[in-house]
Amino acid sequence: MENYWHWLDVLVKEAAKRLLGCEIVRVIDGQVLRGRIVETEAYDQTDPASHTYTGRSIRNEAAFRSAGYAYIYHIYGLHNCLNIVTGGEIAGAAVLIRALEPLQGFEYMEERRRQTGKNLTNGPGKLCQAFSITRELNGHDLLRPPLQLLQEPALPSNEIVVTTRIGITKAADELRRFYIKANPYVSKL
DNA sequence: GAAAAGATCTTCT
DNA sequence: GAAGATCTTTTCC
Repeated sequence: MENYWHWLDVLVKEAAKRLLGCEIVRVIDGQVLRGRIVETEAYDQTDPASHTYTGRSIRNEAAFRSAGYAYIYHIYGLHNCLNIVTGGEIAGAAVLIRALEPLQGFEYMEERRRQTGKNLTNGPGKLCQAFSITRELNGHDLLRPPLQLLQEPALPSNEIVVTTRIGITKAADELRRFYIKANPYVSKL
């Protein structure tokens, strides 16, 4: 079992890197929104900062679903955050999507955000608002509309920057945040 | 431009 | 009853 936790941890970090450059496609009100993932963070059950650290609960149930599902939670009373589940069934692991580079549907995003430019999607709460991602989609299978994840070729490692995570107090010195080098949509460079 | 404060509510103790 | 994987606005340099 010790070995199992080790590899769960290795794999979620690997998935967080691998998700950089992949596309999120959202269909809403007859419109298609697209964005490219530029910043991620890895969380799993071995990690004190993770919602799954203390095991299953009502809130984190979706994080224990099959890999490739969405785990969406509500934070600070007014924001939602999107995760891609990577563990599956017996262990909770997920990658937080912290920032997107908008590709399509700018007008819709500007209207929802009441902001323009990089402020559309350069933060986990911001991108959920821009893409109308709410907890109705918690536990959604990301192979299907109205919210899909499209795989893209892996980025070369010299394009990826690794740092500590944002906004946490536990395990704050662990290198579990990944972003695309010099991308203006990264939440905090 | 940085720092501080306020908004606002679900989940878990 | 408190904490929290955040964002906006205001207030100061």
